[in-house]
Amino acid sequence: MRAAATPQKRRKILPKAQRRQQLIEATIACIARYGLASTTMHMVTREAGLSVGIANLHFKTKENLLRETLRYVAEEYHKGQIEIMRGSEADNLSDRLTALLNFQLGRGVTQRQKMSVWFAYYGEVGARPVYQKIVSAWDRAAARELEFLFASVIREGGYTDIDPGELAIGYTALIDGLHLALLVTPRELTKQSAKKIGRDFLQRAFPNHI
Amino acid sequence: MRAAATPQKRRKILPKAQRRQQLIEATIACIARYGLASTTMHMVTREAGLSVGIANLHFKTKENLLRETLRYVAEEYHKGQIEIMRGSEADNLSDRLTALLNFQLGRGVTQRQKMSVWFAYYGEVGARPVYQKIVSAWDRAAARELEFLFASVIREGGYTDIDPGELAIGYTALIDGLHLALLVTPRELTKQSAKKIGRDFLQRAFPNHI
DNA sequence: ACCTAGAATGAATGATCATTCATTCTCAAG
DNA sequence: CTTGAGAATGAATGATCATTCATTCTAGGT
Repeated sequence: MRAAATPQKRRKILPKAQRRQQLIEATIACIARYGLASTTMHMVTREAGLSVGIANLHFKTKENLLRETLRYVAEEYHKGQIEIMRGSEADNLSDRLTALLNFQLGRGVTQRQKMSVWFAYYGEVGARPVYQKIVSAWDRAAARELEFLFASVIREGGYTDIDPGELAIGYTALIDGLHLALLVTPRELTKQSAKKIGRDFLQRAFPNHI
Repeated sequence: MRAAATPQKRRKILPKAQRRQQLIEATIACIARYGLASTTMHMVTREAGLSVGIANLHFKTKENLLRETLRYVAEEYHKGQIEIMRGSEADNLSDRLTALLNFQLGRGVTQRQKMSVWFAYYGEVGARPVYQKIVSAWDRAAARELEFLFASVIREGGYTDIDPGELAIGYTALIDGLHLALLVTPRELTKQSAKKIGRDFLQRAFPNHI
């Protein structure tokens, strides 16, 4: 006799790419909720509404799934940043700086879920060279782009005594630190304040632009 | 018959406090080397040169050991900071700012081992409220002290338009972000550069003091 | 309507790990 | 020297987890 009222979920077949995406998103949700350390394959596949075996089918190992998830998150964040920094020929430099700040401290990026995942991986970077490689590759690309943007601003504003490379590292560090503060001590810092602090940093460096 | 040449390590009995300390230090070493996720009790006790059961004897559970380790690391860092910020009556504010920077980006704190541990715990904060509580308690204390120091500097220098609280959060974020950069992309940033970036931040805020 | 490549399932397997506790050992007090 | 309180040990236990694979099911092609 069949179990009484269970609606008997029908098995659905989808293209590989779609299932992979689905599993990566489930992984993000689990890491945010349970932490990287205690996220299990069962949790991930249950979150995705699929069976355990599916993970092996699409990612071979857990290590692989975690690596691909990091790759996805890193790409999403850094591509968004880079796109804004390049901007369109039309918009001026001040607007680009403001847009960048709004993106980096805006709704999308500062979701608790996203920040949890970021720092979960950062925490393992010391022990897993692979993670370090993935993150630092994207970091380098974004750093170059930011340095270029700052150099343009410096040229336009005639600022002296500013090294665009150093300022870019400082600004990036500030943003990362603000993300950390929003994650760890959300009661002490609102997103509004965080934005103001970021803006003040830029203003002290580029007083004519902000 | 006894195993041939094993030098038969003699069992040593020590006071509780000393063993606890020894285990906490072993935990730090393991987290830095293998990551928080894959650190096991066997690794920790082997690192300490003791038997497995010892961990249970002194900390009851693994969760307890991890919590106490975080407490130890957080206390060490923040107490050091606070001590410098308070300083002695004698030394002036500029020196205090410089000393703080040198501590925060100096040899002791920026060891790969220490930074790994910090971020390993930050990564789990989203999932473990206990960690958040421990860290944010210390963070609040340090933030208050830094705000007070900055307020003194602002008064002494007659700076206008600076909110000491906001600047303190910004400076702390910058330092945390620099630690992260030193951990994740050490090839892109030397400790020297990091110090210069920190100094530049303070200089733009307090031009008469730095 | 029928077939079949291969997508999806999930019970079973074996490995790893935290925790327990009966036993052994140490050393300070008498 | 003797002794016992309690520190330290590590084999054993049971729980958890990643991974496997024989089987079932789906859907596009004929």
